Amino acid sequence: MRSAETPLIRSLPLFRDMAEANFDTLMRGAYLQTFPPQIELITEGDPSDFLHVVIDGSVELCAGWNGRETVMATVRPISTFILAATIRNAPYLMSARTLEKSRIVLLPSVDVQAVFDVDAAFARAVVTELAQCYRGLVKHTKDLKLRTSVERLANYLLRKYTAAGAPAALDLVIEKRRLASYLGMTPENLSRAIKSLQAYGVTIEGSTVRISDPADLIGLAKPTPRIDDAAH
Amino acid sequence: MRSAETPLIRSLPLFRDMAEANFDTLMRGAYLQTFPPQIELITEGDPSDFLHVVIDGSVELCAGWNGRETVMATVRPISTFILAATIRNAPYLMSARTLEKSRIVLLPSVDVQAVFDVDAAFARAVVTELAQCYRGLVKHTKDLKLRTSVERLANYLLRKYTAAGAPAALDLVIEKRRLASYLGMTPENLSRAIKSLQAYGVTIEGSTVRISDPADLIGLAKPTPRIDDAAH
DNA sequence: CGTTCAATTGATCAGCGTCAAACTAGGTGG
DNA sequence: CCACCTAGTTTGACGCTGATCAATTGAACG
Repeated sequence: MRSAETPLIRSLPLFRDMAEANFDTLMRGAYLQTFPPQIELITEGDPSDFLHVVIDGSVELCAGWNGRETVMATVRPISTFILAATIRNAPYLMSARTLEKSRIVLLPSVDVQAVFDVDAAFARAVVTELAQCYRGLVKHTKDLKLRTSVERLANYLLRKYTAAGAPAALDLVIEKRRLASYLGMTPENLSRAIKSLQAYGVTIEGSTVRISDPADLIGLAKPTPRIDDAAH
Repeated sequence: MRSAETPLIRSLPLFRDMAEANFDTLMRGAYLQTFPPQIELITEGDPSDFLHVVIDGSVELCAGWNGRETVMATVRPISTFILAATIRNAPYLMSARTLEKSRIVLLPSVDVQAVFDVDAAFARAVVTELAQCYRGLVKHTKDLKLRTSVERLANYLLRKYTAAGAPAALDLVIEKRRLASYLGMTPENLSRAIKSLQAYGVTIEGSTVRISDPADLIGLAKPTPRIDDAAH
C-alpha cells in the first residue's frame, strides 16, 4: 500500500518513532479497504491475521455468549484494535463491526511481529499502547463493578463533556442502545437513567446533550482520575 | 539481591529469554522482602516505583471508589503484577495487599525500563505478558457483563476443577467473601448461589468443593474458551 | 405517505443488595 | 481443657435496581 493515508498512519504513536525502512516494510504488506456500515470485520474466535487501523469511520468491538451480546468498546480514528490478539497470535476475543462507512488499514500479523523483533522503537511503542489498553480496561471494569448504572451514565457524560471542552451542547455520536450496552444496561434502563439525571441539570434531546450545572452533576458522579481520566 | 530465589525468577516467562548480563543488572537493583499478612503493598493512586514479583504467598489486587471496594484479581506464585503501571510510569489503578505471609521481589521501575530498551528478548516477553494480562481482563469483563452471578460461580468452579485435573475434592484457596467480591456479588449472594448449585451436583462444605456430576454443571455453565480458558 | 427501526413509557417481575440475626469455627486466655 | 471471643458464613425478610414484556411514540427514509 502506498497512498495518502501513509503519513497519517506514520503519525500514530504506534508507528511514529520506528525506523523508516521498517515502516516501509509494514506498509508494503498493508491493505487499505473501505467497508460499508454494519459489516462484520472480524469474528470472535477467528485466528488473528491482521492488525487493524481505523482511518475513517467507526468500529464497534463486541462480545457474545449464550445468545447475549455486549458492546466492549467503540474505536474511532485514528487508532488500532486487536493488538493483543496479534501479539499473542491467538484467536480474537471480540468481534468487530463497522458502525458507518469506514476506511481501515489491515497490517498482516506476521509483518507486525517481524518488525517488532528488529525495531526497538516499535517494540517500545507496542508495549506502551498495550499498557494503555490494559489500563483502559481496568478502568472500565472498575466502572462496572463499583458504580450503579446512573453513576456510570453521569460519569460517561462528564468525560465526554470535559473532553469536548465544556460546550453548551454536546453530541452523543453513539446510538443510545449501543451506549446502553457499553454501560452495561438495557436501552429502557438508559432512558430512565437519562430522566433521573434531569434533576441534576442534564437534558438529552435526540443526540444532543446539555449540562446546565456541571458542579451539580459532578456532585453525583464523583469522578476520579483512576477511572475517568483518559490519560495515565 | 543475590539469593536462592534468583533462578526461580529467571525461570519466569518474563525473564527466561533475556541476556544473562541484563538479568544480572535487574537482580542487582532488586529487593527481596517478606511481608506479614494483610499488609498494603501498594496503594491506588501512588506512583509506580517497582515491578512486583510474588515468590511465595498470595496477593490481592483490589480497587475502591466512593466507599465501595472490589477484588480485581488474586496473584499467586510465581507471577508479576502492575506491569502496565511500570511500563507507562503512571499511578497504580489498583491497590495490592498480602493475604498471607508472602515473599515478594521488588524491581525498580527505572531498571525494568532501562533493560527493556536494550534487550529485545525481554521486550518481547514484556509484550507477551502484557497482552496475556489484557486478554485476561477482557475475559473477566465478558464474564461480568454477559453472565448472571450463578453462571459466573458455576464457570469459576469448573475452571478450578479442570485446572486441578478433575479431583474428587477441591480446595477453594480463597476466602468466600473475597471470591464473592471477585465474582461481582455480595457474600450473602454467593452463599445462595452455592445452594442453588446443589441442584447440579455441587456441594461446598467449608472450603472443600465436590462436583459429583461435571456434565450437569457444564450444561448450566456453558463454558467457552473465549472466557474461560486460561491460555490464549 | 407508509414503512421501519430506534426511543420512550408503563407494568410487572426477577435478581441481587441490604439489614439483622443466628450460626459456625478458629484462636485465645483463664 | 474448656469457656469465650472474634470474624466469617449462613439464613431469613425485605426493598431497590434493573431486566423483561408489551405497547406507543417518534424520526429517518424510500
